[in-house]
Amino acid sequence: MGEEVVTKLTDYDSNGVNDDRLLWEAGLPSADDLTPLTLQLIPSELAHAFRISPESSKTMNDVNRASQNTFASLQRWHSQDMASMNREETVTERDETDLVRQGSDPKKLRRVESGGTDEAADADSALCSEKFETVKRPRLVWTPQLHKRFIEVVAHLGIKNAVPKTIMQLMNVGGLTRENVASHLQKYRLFTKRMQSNEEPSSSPDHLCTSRGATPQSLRESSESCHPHNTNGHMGMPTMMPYQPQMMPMPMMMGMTNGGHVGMPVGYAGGPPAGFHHPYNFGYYHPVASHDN
DNA sequence: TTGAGAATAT
DNA sequence: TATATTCTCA
Repeated sequence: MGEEVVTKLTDYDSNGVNDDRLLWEAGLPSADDLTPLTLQLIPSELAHAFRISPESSKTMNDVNRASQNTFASLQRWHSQDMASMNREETVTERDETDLVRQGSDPKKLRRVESGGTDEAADADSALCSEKFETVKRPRLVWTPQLHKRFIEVVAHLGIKNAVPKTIMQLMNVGGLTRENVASHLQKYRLFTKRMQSNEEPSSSPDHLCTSRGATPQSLRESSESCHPHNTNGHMGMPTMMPYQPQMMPMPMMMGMTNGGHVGMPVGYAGGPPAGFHHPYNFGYYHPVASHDN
């Protein structure tokens, strides 16, 4: 879903307006199917009855002019947007063209946003400065795919080595910042801590590895100890695999059983806990309840 | 100086 | 509640 949008936007960037129009017009009703704009929609009697001030009838010139205005404003909007994006890329000096979002290094961005006296910032055009101050970076949404990737990398590294920078590098997702990962990792740790506190003290590592209630402890043990097929401490997960997070309709995600988890660490034999399968269950997964029942 | 992690803000 | 930002400390 998201990928589709990105693809279209990319096409939009590279193909120019003419192709855009093809894109925009695809699937739209033909001119014959539409009521001509030159036609007055409300009969004068009706307009009079409802005290609607009659609109002056439109000529083809009016219609064309309106159409051109619309295109012009769209193009203006588009070029401003592109300028803004280019500006961010320049400032961050990072290749984030394959973004999940238009992210950037928060520290560098902050410096400019706070109206710093940096020479480069001063040299910017008023338009760029204004745009840059007002445009707020969209927040990253941790899609199930992205989170799955995160979980895979954390599991791969083991909790000891799972630090934001390393996770970010192994996830290999364009535009993902260390801050994004750190924030998510923080949430993840809180989640795992909560799970641990709910966990029965007598739980053995084996239990942790095989049961549906696999806990973060199994991740702590990391890939080395818990993976039956794992002889070298690796989980067979391709590292540094270029990853394009994709939005997936939730019903599809819900229908995803273990078989649907390509690349899920083998340590999750029997399937990762519900909270890992459907990650945005950080707040909904209750391991104790699942054990009891 | 940098990065991790916690605390706090949005 | 999710994510971003800021702060502290190693």
